[in-house]
Formats: sequence, C-alpha cells, structure tokens
Amino acid sequence: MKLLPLHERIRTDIESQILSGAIGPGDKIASESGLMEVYGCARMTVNKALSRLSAAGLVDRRTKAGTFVAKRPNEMMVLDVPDLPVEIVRRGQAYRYRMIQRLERAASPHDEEEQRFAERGRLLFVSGVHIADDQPFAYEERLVSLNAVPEIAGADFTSEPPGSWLLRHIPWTEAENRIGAVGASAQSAEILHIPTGAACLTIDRRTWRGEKYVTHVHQQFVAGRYDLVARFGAVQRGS
Amino acid sequence: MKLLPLHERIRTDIESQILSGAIGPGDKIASESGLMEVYGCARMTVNKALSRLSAAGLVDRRTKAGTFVAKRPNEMMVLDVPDLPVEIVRRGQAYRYRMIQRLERAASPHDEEEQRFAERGRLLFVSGVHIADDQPFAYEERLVSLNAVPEIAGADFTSEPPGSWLLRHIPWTEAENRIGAVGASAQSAEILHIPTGAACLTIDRRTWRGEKYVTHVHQQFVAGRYDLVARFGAVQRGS
DNA sequence: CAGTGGTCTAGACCACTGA
DNA sequence: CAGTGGTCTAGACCACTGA
Repeated sequence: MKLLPLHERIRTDIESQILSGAIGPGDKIASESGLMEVYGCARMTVNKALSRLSAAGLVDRRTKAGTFVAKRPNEMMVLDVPDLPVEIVRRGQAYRYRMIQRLERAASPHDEEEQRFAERGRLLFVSGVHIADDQPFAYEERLVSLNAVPEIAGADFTSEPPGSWLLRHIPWTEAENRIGAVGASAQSAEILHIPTGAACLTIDRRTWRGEKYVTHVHQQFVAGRYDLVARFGAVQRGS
Repeated sequence: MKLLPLHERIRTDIESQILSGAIGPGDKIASESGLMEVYGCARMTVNKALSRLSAAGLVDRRTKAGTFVAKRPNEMMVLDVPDLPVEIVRRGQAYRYRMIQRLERAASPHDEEEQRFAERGRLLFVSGVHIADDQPFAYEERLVSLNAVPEIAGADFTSEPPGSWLLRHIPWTEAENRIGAVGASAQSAEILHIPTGAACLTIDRRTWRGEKYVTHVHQQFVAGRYDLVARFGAVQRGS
C-alpha cells in the first residue's frame, strides 16, 4: 500500500467524481482556494492537480470564472502503433522477414510528394513480407530518402526489415499514420496467400526527423489477422 | 508577439533540441539546479518544464541519476475519432442518416459479452447508414444497454443516429476502438452500393460510463472513402 | 472590483542511488 | 555521502473577467 503524493490524490479524487458521473459536463469545481482548505495544503499543490486534469482534457479552466468539467470527452484516442517484429514476438509467434525487392532510383518526375521527399537525392525502395509462424502477416513497401539517411545504402535488408534498422539509427521522429482498407492487388494477394481483392487493412506511415522527410512505408495486413486498438479512458499517462 | 511563460520557454527549448537531433536518446540533460542558473529562475519553474516533458514521454527522469532524453519516441499515436456527422459536415458534405432496423431484445444466451453488457436487462439494437452527399458512407450496427441508459427507449432514431443522441446524453465515457478490415457481406454491400466482398474499413467501439458498459457500435466504411489519421510529433497537448 | 486562475519565488525535507 | 529529482510550503504579483 503505497501512499500517493497529495497532488495525485487530489487529481484522482476529482477524476473519479467526473468519470463516475457524480459531477457532469459544465459543472463547476471548487476553486483552488476552496480545495486548499479541503485538503489543508498549499495552493501550488492543488494547482498541480488541476493543471494535470486540464492538460488531460478533463476540465476547462477559465481565469476569474473557475474550473469546469469539460463539455465532452477528449476525442483524442491513444493508438499504439508498435514495431511489427516486437508485436509479433509479444504474441508468442516466431517472427521472420523476407525481402522481395530492393533498388535505388530517382524520384518520379510525376510524383510531387516523392520530389519533396528526395530533395534532389535518390530514393531507396525496399519491399518485403513480415512472417509470423511461417504465415505471411503483412506486405510492405518502403521508400527511404538517401539524402536524409545516406548510411542506409550499406545496410542489409535480406532478413531484417528496414523499419527496425531505422528505429535503431534514426531514433527521434515525427510521424503520421493513415489507416485505411484496400482490396489486395494480384501481386500482394500472391505474397500474402489470399485471393485477389480480399480485404486488407492498410497503414501508411510517413516519418520525419526534424524538418527532414525520412521515410514512407505502406503496409498491408490480411483482414482479421491484425487489428489496431485505441483506448481512451480514465487512465492517463503518468507523470 | 506574445511572450511565452518562462516554463514554456524552457520546455520548448529542450524539446526543440531533442527533435532537431542536437541531443540524442540517452543523452543527459542539465540538472534542475543547472537549469536554474542558466535561466536565472526558481527550481519549481524548471521542474514544471521537465515534468511536462516527462509526462509527454520525451525524457526519462531518475532520482539521483538525472534527466535523460527518452530512448525511443513515444509509441503512442494520437488518433482522432470524431463524431461522424461532425466529420462529414466538416468536409463540406451534406450529412444524412437513415435507420434500417430497430428492435429491443434480450441478450443472446450464447454471447458472453452481451450478457455482461446487458446486466440482466434488455438491449436496444439499431442499424442504419450514414450518408454523405447522397452517397452511402458508412453502415453501422449498434447495441445499447437499456439497463445503463433507460432513457434511450423513448428516443427517435429514424433520422438522427444513436451515436449523436448518446453523445448528448451520456457525455463522459471510457472507450475502446478496434480498427480492422473486412470484406462486405451481401447485406452491407447492398446498403453501401458496393460489390459483395469489397474491402471495408471497420471500427468497433465499446463505450463505458464509469463501470457501466453502455454501448457497442460496429461501423463499416467503404475502402478509400474514409481514412483514419494518427499523428505523433513535436506538438504536444497544451496546458 | 472582487475573485479566479497563471505564474513565479526562495526556501524546505525527503528518498533514492550512483560513485 | 553528495547530488538528484519528488514534493510541498507560504507567500507574491499579475491579467483577466464576470457580477
């Protein structure tokens, strides 16, 4: 039985009142000076608790007016997008990667995104398949800017996916994920051992390092073999 | 040109050093007392900046050892899962909802999840289609626990989707989203005006209020007509 | 104009843990 | 044991805004 710091106790007290419905959207919460008396503590302590609730989107604070339960749940869901090898091993399956194609080429003159991406340099294209327990799990195609990551030219991707290499070498990034669905093309259907046109979940991830556009990966998952889970709830990220 | 509070300036200073790669994963950051001298401020001020960076996952703090740039980017992506009518209108399209079926029934004796869900009460089942500019956009099936939300029995869902009604009446929730893909069944294919088996993006969302399991909705989106976007980056949630 | 939240100070004691 | 972060205090001044 570990004792919570006081500001955590105040925060969880208010949080549970909100989540239980005891106080509802728009309701006013006691002021900082009010809570100081209730908990017999300094103002900085209640301020810390309320600031965290505000950062988490559970309350709105307005100078002079007071602190109010936020009108709607935070619409932001937290989505876990893990490294595929890690995810597969975590499921207790054997992970394997097989490269299909690798080539260096210039950016397509017709593709504006590739132009910006390459920054007048060349691009590395790698396609391959992620395999879990000898069953094809996901097909992926990746483009890497050789301008942004020149060292990658010498890396070996016959059995290690470029994503893992990049995670080790380009650690800090900004990323955008786009999640959709598509019917498998003849080519990817053959690789994934499914009928042409069968439904696949797709993830397109673009990654930057600072201002530099590093890589774009397109992954196709056989429908039902992989789901993404996002959760929003009372459990916020710790301090 | 608005002046940032000092703790925000300290936070963004360190944040940009991390995101630019000037300091890398595992590197040690100046201690609180060191930063006090650099910025000529009190310890609480640098503590606030560093605590926020820690909460955002950009640094790890260890008592006695110091503060370090976190080993890997936070794998949590922020996913925006908005209300469908709002989303469609925001795209500049006309929104319409058409109910297909509505019925009240007992929980299936063979479905353990439904049993827990209903808590020995009855369930409301509503299916319908979301329409954007006269084109079917998403098919949805929803179950609502009448035990958790008795008021919903009297609501009219012929042209308003139950999700919007619930947002207005059951405002604070915990939710889990599961995102996948599926080939359209004969029934949903007809409703969505697509061939049977065509790829669809699916979202399954389960919502609680406190401990009470309120609703489960299954939505199918025609592939390509709707993508989910998740982003991780330098821009953290404000205070 | 009174009360609120936003910010900041200059201290304090503590637990922890690497050297 | 020295230095670190975690927490907390008891003040302070400020901008803002609803009554």
